[in-house]
Amino acid sequence: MIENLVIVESPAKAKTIEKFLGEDFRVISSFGHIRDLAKKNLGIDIKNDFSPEYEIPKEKIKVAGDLRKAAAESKNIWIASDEDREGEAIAWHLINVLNLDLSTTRRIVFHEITKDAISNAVLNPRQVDMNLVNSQQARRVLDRLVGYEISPVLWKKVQPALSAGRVQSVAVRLIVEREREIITFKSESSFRINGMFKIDTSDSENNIIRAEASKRFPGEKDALRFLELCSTAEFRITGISIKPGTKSPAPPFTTSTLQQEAYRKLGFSVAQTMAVAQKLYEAGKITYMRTDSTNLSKLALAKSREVILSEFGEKYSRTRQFKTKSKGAQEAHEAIRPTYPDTLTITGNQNERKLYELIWKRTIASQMADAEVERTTISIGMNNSPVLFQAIGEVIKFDGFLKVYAESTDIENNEDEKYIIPAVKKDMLLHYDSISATQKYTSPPPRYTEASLVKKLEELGIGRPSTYAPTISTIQNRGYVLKEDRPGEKRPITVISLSKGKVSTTSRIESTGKEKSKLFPQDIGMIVNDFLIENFSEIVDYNFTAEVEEQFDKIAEGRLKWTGMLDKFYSSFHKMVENTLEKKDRKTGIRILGNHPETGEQVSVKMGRYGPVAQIGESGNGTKPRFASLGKNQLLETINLQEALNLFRLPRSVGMHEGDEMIVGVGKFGPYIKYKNKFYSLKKGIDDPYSVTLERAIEIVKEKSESDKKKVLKDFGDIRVLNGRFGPYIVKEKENFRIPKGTETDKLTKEDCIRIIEQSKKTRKSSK
DNA sequence: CAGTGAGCGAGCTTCCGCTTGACTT
Repeated sequence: MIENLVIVESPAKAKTIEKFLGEDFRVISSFGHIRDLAKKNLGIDIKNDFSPEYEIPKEKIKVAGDLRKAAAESKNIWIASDEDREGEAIAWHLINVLNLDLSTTRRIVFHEITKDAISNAVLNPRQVDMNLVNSQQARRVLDRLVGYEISPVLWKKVQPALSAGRVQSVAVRLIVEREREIITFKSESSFRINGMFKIDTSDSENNIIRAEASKRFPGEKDALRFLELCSTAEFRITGISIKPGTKSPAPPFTTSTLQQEAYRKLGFSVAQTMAVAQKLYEAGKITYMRTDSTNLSKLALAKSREVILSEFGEKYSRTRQFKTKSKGAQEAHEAIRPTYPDTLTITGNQNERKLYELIWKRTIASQMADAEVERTTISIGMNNSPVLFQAIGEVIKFDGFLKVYAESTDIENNEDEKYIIPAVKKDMLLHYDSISATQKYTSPPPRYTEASLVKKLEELGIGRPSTYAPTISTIQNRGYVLKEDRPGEKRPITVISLSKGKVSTTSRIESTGKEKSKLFPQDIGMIVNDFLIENFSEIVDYNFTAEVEEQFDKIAEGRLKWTGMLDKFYSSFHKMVENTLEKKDRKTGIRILGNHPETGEQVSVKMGRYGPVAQIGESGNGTKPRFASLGKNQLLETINLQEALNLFRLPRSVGMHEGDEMIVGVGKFGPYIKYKNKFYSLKKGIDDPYSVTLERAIEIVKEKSESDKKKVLKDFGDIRVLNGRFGPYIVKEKENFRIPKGTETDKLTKEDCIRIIEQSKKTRKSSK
């Protein structure tokens, strides 16, 4: 018989706590929720007051069994799931699933994993809070109703296997709307004036002031006229302002800010960040990584202070507690921090070390003094124009937390250079060294990255720390959005320079629109989004979650009945579902682009069975329309008649080579040449399938055949040794086999290969 | 590996939030 059994949500937490509690305590974990709505059906008896049908999912049957067994062997049971809506529901489900006796079962909570906090919790047990449980049930049932009633509407009216939900559909909406802002954005240019001014000083190292005119000039002529004015102007310092300022450290990490900074500083995807953090957590290196709180425990504050005192000294220390600002935060955990702040570096793989270092720096910096800066602004006036030049310099007087950590921003090309301005006096005369007017284009709003999308969702109070990464996976898995890089385009810009009294104009090339790991909406995402906005506007409204959260809070406070809340929501929601099923046609995103210039047939684009297609002609009256798939990066929404007609030029013959025809087309894997029934890919970014010539096609085929020859190291007929991406390997009947390390590949015989194949077949079987 | 766009219909798809392995490559 075990005296005391404590049940927590996470096994890593169970392990830690067991160490704190004496021998009378056994600590085990429920691995999160152990029961959920029935997976197959709706799982809700709507007519019977939304009575939920709960079941233990297949993968939780073993856990539930283990828990039951442990409970039966224990005298007292302490349920220590997290202190939030979900945690309270877990406690309630545990009591039901394990058939616990309420007289010997106690609900306890603690916010930090320290001996004090846990002992304190054990001294203050309470009952399960049914109001809080009911607010979770309302949340769960509402999400099921939304997801399981709207998704089938999409299957009928748009395409099978699609999905909609309170969180994912808003995430897609954000991305689609941002793309449309980019599509309609009209870039404008103006001329930015930068001047380099010399001062007379004995210091030849630091005698240049870099300044920008406070005004931009709309056109080239205006800029030219201004530079001509500059060539004869007298420049004089008209103002000097020196202002002290301070900078404060950012709060310690939550899930969302960790994901953002790991992306910006380390280039991690959201899922990668969570996987690495999970490893660190399981190894006991950091606290829990799914949290919305910026709170640090007293112990962490004290330890961080000790570290700062010994590493940097007293004046760098400033203990702070941050208020969590995000909407709907439940604060069941601490901020993400090092378990032991005095551990500066850890062992582990490179990513683990990098992420740990980031967390350590952010935590320590949050407990450090403000940085003190001095911002100097110098104004330079002209005697023949009211335009002022301004130089802004910044000097760090005391680095404070910046010694350890500076937060990154999403703005990519921050051109505001801050530097030390030489000492100057008011009314001092200056002469220009050079002045230039550079054409600058305005940029469209940026596309979302995974991390910036998480940031936006958090601001809107949509989704939870445990779901940010899965939500981003879902919208990519459904094909609504695609994460990819785009090369960008070149464009000419005009630069006018004034030097030694002469004005000259040159043209330069700048690249624009280059994208790295950005989220691009796909046609199906845009169609589904528009369909949802037309028919379920309330659900995809950015405020929907915030509004229902308010009601969940009321339920938690006992001021609203959860089934009543659901009834009110469902009666209007279900009407939307029925109305859409009854009255709305299929949505294909069809656009009629015009008529074929020769035949006059209608040309249109739409979402077809296998993806977006262009179509010439209409079906019916005996004619069969022709179809062609849209190319990559073409959208139904933006493709024009000419581009659509172009799609029908492929596949095309480029000519004959040694008696066989060469055909160029675009397939599943991009543009290709088909020759003698074999396929050769066109070079990305070099060859264009519409314009590639016979000569070039022959060249590509030759190149590929030659590199294929190099690929074959040994040829024993049915067994071959090939050189692949990861080095040499053996191929037999389309099966690949690894060559053991240390083998000299050039000495391999057919017998060696047979032995390797048999050996690896054995190990494959034994591992199964 | 390099397509498809006839039509019918059975059977399937799907949510959000808690938590980790168990899978395959």
